Amino acid sequence: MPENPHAEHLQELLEDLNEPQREAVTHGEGPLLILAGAGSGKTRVLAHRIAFLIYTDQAQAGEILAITFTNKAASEMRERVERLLGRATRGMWLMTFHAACARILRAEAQRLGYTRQFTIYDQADSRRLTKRSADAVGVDPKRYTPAAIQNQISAAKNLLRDAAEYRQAAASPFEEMVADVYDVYERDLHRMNAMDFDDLLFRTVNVLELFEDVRERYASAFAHVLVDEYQDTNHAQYRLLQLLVGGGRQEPARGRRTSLPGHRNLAVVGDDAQSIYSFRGADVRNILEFQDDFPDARVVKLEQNYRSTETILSAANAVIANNRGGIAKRLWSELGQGEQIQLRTLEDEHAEARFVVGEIERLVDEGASRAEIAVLYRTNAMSRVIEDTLVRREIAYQVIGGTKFYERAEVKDAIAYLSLIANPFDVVSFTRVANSPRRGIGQTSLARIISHAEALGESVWQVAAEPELIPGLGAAAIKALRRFMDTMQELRSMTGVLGDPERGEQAAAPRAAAAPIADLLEAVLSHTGYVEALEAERTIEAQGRIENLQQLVEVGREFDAIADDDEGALDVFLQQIALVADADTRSDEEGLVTLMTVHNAKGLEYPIVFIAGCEEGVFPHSRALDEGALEEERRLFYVGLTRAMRQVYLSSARRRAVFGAQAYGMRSRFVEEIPFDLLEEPQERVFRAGALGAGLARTGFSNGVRAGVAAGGSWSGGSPPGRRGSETQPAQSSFRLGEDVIHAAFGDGVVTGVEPGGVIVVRFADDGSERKLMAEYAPVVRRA
DNA sequence: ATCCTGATTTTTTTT
DNA sequence: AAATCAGGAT
Repeated sequence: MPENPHAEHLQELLEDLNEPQREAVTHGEGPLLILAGAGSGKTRVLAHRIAFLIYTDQAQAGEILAITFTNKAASEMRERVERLLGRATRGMWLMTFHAACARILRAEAQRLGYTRQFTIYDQADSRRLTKRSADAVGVDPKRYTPAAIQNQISAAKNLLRDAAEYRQAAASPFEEMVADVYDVYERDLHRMNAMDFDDLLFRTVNVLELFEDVRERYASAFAHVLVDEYQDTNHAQYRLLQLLVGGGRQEPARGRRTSLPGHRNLAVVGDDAQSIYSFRGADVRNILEFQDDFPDARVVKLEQNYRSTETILSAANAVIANNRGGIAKRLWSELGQGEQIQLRTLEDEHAEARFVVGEIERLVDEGASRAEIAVLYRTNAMSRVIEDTLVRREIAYQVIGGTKFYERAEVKDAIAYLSLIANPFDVVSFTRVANSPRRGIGQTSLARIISHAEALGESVWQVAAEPELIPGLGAAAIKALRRFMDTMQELRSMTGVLGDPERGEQAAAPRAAAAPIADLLEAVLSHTGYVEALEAERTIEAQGRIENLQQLVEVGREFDAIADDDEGALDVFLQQIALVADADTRSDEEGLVTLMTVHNAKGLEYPIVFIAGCEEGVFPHSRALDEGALEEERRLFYVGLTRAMRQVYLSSARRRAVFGAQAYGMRSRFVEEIPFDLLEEPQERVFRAGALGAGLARTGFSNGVRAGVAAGGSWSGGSPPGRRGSETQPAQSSFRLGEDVIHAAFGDGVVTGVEPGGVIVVRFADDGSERKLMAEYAPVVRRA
């Protein structure tokens, strides 16, 4: 393209890319599948491709929709693109699926009977509403937890099944019950002018499917669509993309052709080996079947890894090889062998934490920066012990995930005030806020207000503003409510909204100058007496809460500074912060050690990575020991390993407190799947039967030594009676769920079931088969 | 309406 | 071990 005015830039853009990367970046129109192994530079490829499309005039900034997994990834991508282009990327839709949907819905949701001010309920809000709906339907909360019901509803929404369709497919009493709750839940959500996270996707799909003009508008607006982490998209997201770019698979089940016309300029990047969100509805098939959806797709594989040493990659490759299926790739690197992977088994989680922290101190002494170190774990609860130890040794750290800033009670309260001001139908926020701080509006009064609002079909706000009309409300409650609502009206007037807070009327109502968000927040916190009540507590905890609220005001101030206009600023602010994940608050500048779950680490890289809790029952998690879930756990472990650039530490504890009780777990099978010579473990704790495996440096859990134990035949010694329930039997006779065992013929396996009559179910690692065994007679022993 | 207490549950993973 | 919840006493 010599006549291209950007020729110079173009050449520079393509200069330092490898061949497949360049192929992906310069691909023209039509579908493109980039299979990008860990650390193969996929973010770079995406950023370069965006820049390429613009330099070659294949798209204007405003015609690009680029989807990332987190807001953080989106802003990093934006930065990179801006650096490549040398100018701002205004108008480019570079955000998460949820953020893009919220933006589309703000413009289009009126067609579905919502206002622009619709509230986004996070998972906790949604759970509360699920519980309310379940109560209303008369579900026995002892039998079914709201969480289980919520999961069902969420899964249904991810599959784009509404309540009616769900009911039709219901095949069990449980599902019938969920269908009832789903009905009520949906009705209430809509009444409250609110959406949950899943709705953002679902309702966007609805709008695009129901209104062809809307679909055409967005489909042609986004000339090129790019999606990162495509392996973690769910069906709703799949359908959304299909609606925007056309193409897609046939769904004969629905009896109609669902493949759509469109420009099909869709570039997706992903790695099936890193698919770790199936619990959230993600469907790996989306990436595996991309070529079925688009038979003419260009496929590019990125297999050169620029991140990790060969040792780390060999370990990761070996682990993932235990999964069946998947797209064959073999990561390689030119970074040399590097250090061996360090392996440690400690007494308990405290000893493990001391080891991790002690090693961090040593590394820092040797010149490493704290920011180069990440400690990963399977569940958020595991951060606590490590944090305690870090605090004691005065090492600066940050925790990503866990209790998030926006999930703290005081922050949610403050936001709920704003939500109610923006959306007078928001019952969940009203409930949250009406008696916080205490002002004498209790549960009973609250229930009366809400049911009256439901009976009249009016907003809670409207009904609460006229307390004397609410049947059954006592004089004290009327007075308290009037006081409360006077304050709220006053605050509401600060948003510049005049006229009645009625649905529909709002948008058309004349606006006075709206106060900045930060000012509004400060007014909320002082006029409602919220901060005052906290101050009165005079505790350190309350002081911390006040500080959190001040931080929230700062967030508001930052928003005010960059908000384009104040038209609907409050709505935008609320809908934006509803979608902020904790992963987005990660800081990479300061000298902080980073602690987070492996899930949260996806897409990140650190020179030094610790993976703590490498134990059966922890990682893989005990609730994920069946076949499909186990493979996902393995992929998760793979993700953990491949975060590391030059050094990996794997640690496990023999004993760990879980729910207050001590649990014993064997070392994770994933560790065992790493080839022997890539690992290093100090020799002080050589297995007792070490004589059998002379020269085997590792402890008794290595492949070699394990075989030695089996050959030694330690189960022969008086196999104890395996009858369950017999009090007199020796403790080691009954097998427990999740325990690792060794069978003389089938090798090692894990107990996946304990049945009456001394029968245990064991899944064997060798062939993945599951067998029922008589614990008493079968040649099985617990792996020591 | 609010506070207290004992029972029960929680820990996968998150936009 | 910690947090949440239901039920009952105040």
